Parts: sequence; C-alpha cells; structure tokens
Amino acid sequence: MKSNSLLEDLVDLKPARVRFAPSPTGHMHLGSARTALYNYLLAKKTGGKFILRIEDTDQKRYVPGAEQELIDGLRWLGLEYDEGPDIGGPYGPYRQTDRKAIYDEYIQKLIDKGSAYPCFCTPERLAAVREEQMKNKVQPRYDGHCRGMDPGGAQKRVDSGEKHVIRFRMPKEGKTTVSDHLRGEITVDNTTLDDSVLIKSDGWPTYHFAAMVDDHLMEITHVFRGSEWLGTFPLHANIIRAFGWQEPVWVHLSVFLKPSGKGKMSKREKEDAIKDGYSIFVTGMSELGFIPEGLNNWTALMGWGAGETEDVLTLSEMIDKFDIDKLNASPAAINFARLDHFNGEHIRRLEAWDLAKRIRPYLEREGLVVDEGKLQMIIPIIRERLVTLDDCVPFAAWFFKEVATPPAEELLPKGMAAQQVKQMGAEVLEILKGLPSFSHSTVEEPMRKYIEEKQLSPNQVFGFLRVAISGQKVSPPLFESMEIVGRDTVLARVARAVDSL
RNA sequence: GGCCCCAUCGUCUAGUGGACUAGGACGCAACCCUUUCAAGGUUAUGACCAGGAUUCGAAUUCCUGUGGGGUCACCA
Repeated sequence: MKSNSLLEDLVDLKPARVRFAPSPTGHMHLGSARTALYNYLLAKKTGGKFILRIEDTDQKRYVPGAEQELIDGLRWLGLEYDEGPDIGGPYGPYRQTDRKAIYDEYIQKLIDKGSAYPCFCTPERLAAVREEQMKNKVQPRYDGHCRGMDPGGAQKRVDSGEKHVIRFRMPKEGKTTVSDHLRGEITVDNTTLDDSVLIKSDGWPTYHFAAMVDDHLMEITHVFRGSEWLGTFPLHANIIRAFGWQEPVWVHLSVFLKPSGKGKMSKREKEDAIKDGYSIFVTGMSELGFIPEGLNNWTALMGWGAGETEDVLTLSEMIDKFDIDKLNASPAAINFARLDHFNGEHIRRLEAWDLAKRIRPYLEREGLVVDEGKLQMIIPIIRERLVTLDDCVPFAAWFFKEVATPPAEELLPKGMAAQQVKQMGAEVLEILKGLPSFSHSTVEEPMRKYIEEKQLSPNQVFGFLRVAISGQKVSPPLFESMEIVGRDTVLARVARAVDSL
C-alpha cells in the first residue's frame, strides 16, 4: 500500500533486516540479481542488515555448486551480505538443511495449536482424488480426508512410524486479507485455499513453512520476492497468523518478460540471447564483458522509477535514491540494448587503472601477452569505444601481436589505384622516417601538411596508414595508436605495406 | 478453466483530480563534430488499452470489457 504518512515514513526508515533467499537449483537468474539488489539497497538505505539464506530443503532439485555460484554472483555484483552460510551471524544457521531441528520444534507447536495435522494419504490416493475432481470440473484441492482425524489416534500412527505429511489446517470459512506494499490489500475467499503440505513425508519442510519460520526467527522486516508467490501469499499470512507472529512488509516484485513483452523467457529466448551476446544469468554476463555497475543499474531500473532525469546511477546513488514506494508492480520486458547503454556509460566512468585491470583478462583470454605500460596508454583511446569489456579485443589486440601484411584491396582507399597508393605510401614513409621525434602530435602535423600539398583527403592517407599499421579498417585514433606501437613498428609495417603493392 | 496480479511512446519509466500542449532514458532517424569506429552535441518521430460512471475538471477515482502475466505439487 502506498503511503506517505509521516508515521509510516518513520517506520520505513527503521533499520531493515532483509534477506535474499534463493534455492541452489541452478544458475543465478537476472531476476534474482534484481531481488538481491533491492534487498541490499533497502538494508544500506536504512542502516540495516542484508542476509543470505539458502533454501535447500528439496534434495531432489539440489544442484552441486549452485550455492557457490550464488555467493560468487552476489560478490561479483558488489552486494556484500552481513549474514550468511559462509560468514555466519547471530541468527544462524543460514542454510535450511542445517535448521531441521528448528522446523521440527515449530511444526509441533502448530500441531499443538490445532493449526496443523498429520495426513496419511498416499500419493496414489491424492492423484486419484485430483483426477476425480478434474473430471467433475472442480478445482483440485486436498479433500480433507485426514483433517478430521482424532489427534491422539493420529499421533499414535505417527509414533508407530507410519509415513505421513503435515498439512496446514486452513480456515474453511470467511476471507483472508493480505497486504502487499505495492498492490494494496488482496482479499480471497478461504474456500479457494488449500490445506497445503508443510512437512513432506521425508521430514523436510516445504518453502511455505520453512520460509515463514525462518523469516520470523531471523526478524526479517521486509520480504522482497517474485510475484509468482502471490498465489500462496494468503497461505503464508495464515501460517504466520496461526503462530501469532507479526508479518513483515511484503513486496511482491513483478517478473521479467522476454524482449517482446509477451511471456517470460523460454528456453528458446534464452538461446537467442546467447546468440546475440547476452545472457539471462549473472555468471554469463560477466563472461560476456558486462560489468556489475552496468548490470545493477539496468536491473534496478526495471521496476523502479528512480528519478525524473538521471538514469545512470552508481550503487551508492541507488542507495541514496532507493524507495520502496517507487517500485512498480507491472511486469517489465527485458531490453538488452538498454543494458548495453548502461554498461558503456559505467565503463566510461571507470578510473583508467581500474578499467585496465578489468580489461586485461579479456586480452589474455585471447592468448596475448599484455604489457602493462602499453595497456595503460591504450585505455584513454579505447574507453569510449567499449560497450562491453571484451570489445577491447578488436580495438586493442593488434597492439600486442604481430599482424599479417594486409591484402592489397584492404590497403587501397576508395577510388585510388595501387600505383598511386604505393607512391603515396613511399612518400609518407619518407616523411615519417625523417621525423626527429615520434609522438602523436609530432606525427600528425607533417601528415596533414602532406595531405594539403598533395591535395589528398585525410581519409585516403589515414585510411591507408591505419590498415598498414593495425591490419584493420577500424582502429582507435591513428596517431595515438602510432605512438603506442612505436616508431620502429610503424616504419616497418608501412614499408612492408608499400612493398606489397 | 478457477483464483490472483498488471495495463502511459517499440522498450524501461515520470505522473498520487487542475501546474499535461503527458516529462525523462534506451532504441530508431536526421544533422553537427570527425582520420575509421565510437563518444559528444542538436533536432525529430513516438503513448495515457476500450467503453461507461463520478466530477466544474480524469492518465490519475469506480465499474465492465479486452489484453498480458502469474498460479493451481510431498518445487521453490
């Protein structure tokens, strides 16, 4: 519920305890990155705590290495957490599989209160019931077979080791009203709610139970989660109310849609994204040359109206501006072109030494031996040309390796014959050789003078030199490049080009 | 299909009854700058889903429809 009463503003500014609670079942998705970011921003904004909790109660879906990837992803994004499985904290443990005793204790409390009950129905019976319901066009729901069982008798069967689950005893009458910070109040008829499973027959809790218990015990004040939880929101509220606990502020974030805006990313779109040089996973993004500053900025603004004008924001500016009242409830289509824009902007804002450090791996990945001094000199002439870090390869790789003699057709500027170019090259070479010093400023002037004398266009002379020296039609600015590769290399490559014509 | 959520330029968004001739950003187009590619600068195109209702006045409130999304597990 949007509110700007003074009282609620003050409440919002109390230090928040927020958590990012992923399950280690695969790669870290862009949507997760945004959820983590919003959590982080609110924690920093209010001077609160950002917590990482691993929700790994489903061993069937457990993916080895996924937890580490999550942690690495968070660190890479710059979203340091204050409490988590690998660093500990006063509310631990932070991995749900390490909290089994806690869930056992709390489910017993719920059973004792009469708000939960053991259910001995077999999966086969449940499937049959569901099938029958579907056939009769009624909504598939648990039929309450074990709901009315005598607690003492049920307990005996449990004690004897009979296989069972624990279900929530959902109120059968009335309505449940829940409140989402972005959407206001949502009221549903309790008849539409189900007696959901809280503890599975393997003894582990479901999300519904574990997350509610943990959020309470960890004193979570705000829950950011995807809108896919809206359907089970009333269930969660009822569980919390059955315990008599206080609810956190709920913020259900909208989902990311595929670029067309029609539906969420499918397998097909994920493959298309890869083909286009993008990814919907955080780790993929870093390999593709995106930087955390750019990625954070991009995801932050999908679902958040940060301001009227300035869109390029650093993490600390985001903390400054962050406001959960400004979050948007409508779904947002992924727009990779916008990511390019933010990434380029943030690359240009990096300190030269920082950019050099970040670019180096992409060059080395190409098998190049990168000289630090040279790299430093290259930064100023390529930085505004980079959209992603790996764009440095086409612009800068040639500085660090031998380049093959370009084919004649590449060497010839438009509308010039080979003989003419050969002569031009020879003349230019002579001028270059005669220069007392060799820097971008001492080279440019004589070159321009030559162009004027010969009534040539800059394109003709510079184009030839560019290809002769870099081996490419596109390069960073010519004279700065010449200075960096050095006089000897320039002379040798120009001479070689002239000879080849 | 039931239930729930959402609805402003192609996309992300600003907008909380009059300051809206609806603002910004990305993209697209044009021009300027220019040795290539960029970056930068200037300009242009471009939207309140539809219909009712409330009101002196609606992008903003309400209703209906339509469209889109989510969810209906012993997954999270």
